Amino acid sequence: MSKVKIPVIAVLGPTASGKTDLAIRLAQCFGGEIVSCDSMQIYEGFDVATAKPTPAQLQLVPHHMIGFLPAGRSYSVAEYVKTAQQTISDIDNRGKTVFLCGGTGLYADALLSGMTFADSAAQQEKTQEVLHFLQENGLPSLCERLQKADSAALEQIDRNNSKRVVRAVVICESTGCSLAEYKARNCASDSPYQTLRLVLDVHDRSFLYERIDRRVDEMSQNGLLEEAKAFYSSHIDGTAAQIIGYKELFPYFTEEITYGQALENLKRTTRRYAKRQLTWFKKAPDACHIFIDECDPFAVANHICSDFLERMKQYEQKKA
RNA sequence: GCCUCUGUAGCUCAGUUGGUAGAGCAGAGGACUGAAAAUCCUCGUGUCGUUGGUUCGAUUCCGACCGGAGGCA
Repeated sequence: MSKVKIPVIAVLGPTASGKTDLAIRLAQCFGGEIVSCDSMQIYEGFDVATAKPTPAQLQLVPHHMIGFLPAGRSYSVAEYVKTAQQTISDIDNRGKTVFLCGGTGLYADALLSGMTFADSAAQQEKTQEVLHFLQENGLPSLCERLQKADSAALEQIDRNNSKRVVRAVVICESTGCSLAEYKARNCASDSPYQTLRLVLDVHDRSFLYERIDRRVDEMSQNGLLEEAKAFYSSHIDGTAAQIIGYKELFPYFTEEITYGQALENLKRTTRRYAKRQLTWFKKAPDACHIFIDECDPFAVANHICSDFLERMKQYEQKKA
């Protein structure tokens, strides 16, 4: 059978919008498997704070890329895309429908748009060196260094954003090409998949915020505190140290604030995160926005998915 | 009851030697190509408690009144 592009249905959206439930129900309906697209659920443990699917939910539908990485390891988009691509091919080979589910916009876009990332140990080494340089000399000096390597790059990026400046220097100096060239080269002209993006959205922001507040309270009842304590004493750093849910409780452990205040802070941090996600998904190309405060998300999504998969089938038959 | 302090942005407070005001936090909007639950950028009109008086002009000075805090009885 001559294979056209693999169809991928992505369930995206901000935290606490109901992605997990929706993806599971859709996957059950359409004989699918779920690939997680979440930069924190990839880790072992942290089950409560990262709102992983429960063991019961995991039994309903096969899930991939959840809880497979040791807690202390750092991770990156490049690694994610590589593994996810492989996982998607496997699912497709088994004749199942691929569902992507998660809220990490960068991961989703990189994967679905077909961004390519060269394997490069040299870049990793360079990154260490540049980070060290930054620590020793400060951001302005690093900007000067970028100015020499690629003056146009300094104009393009936010020079107050140290992460961006570091990356730009690494790219320019290790690949020898400009930032603009590098980006153009990594950007695929065409997506490797037939994608359907379902973005869970809200018209009334407070609807989402109330769900966030409720979820934080639920987390608190389901063992967030114990998880946070364990995390606090483990001194884990790397990507996982960024998880929202633990660091907000640290001031409570050191008796600077009450538990109630810590929970309020956690809710606020989560709301801000949700806002950033909403901003990201606003620009998602060809996305179907499903407003969870104004409809039954499953009913709407189910309809859209049926149409999509039907079209894919016809398209394949025509090709064959 | 008397005395002192205090009332300015959603909150905490600056400030104007009289020319209608600004920080932090909260909030809002945005960016995002190898840390992304990260990181970064932009955004401040509010009866300056109410009401009289002095003044060309009062949020600023004076009086009264109404809140709040403290002290003396």
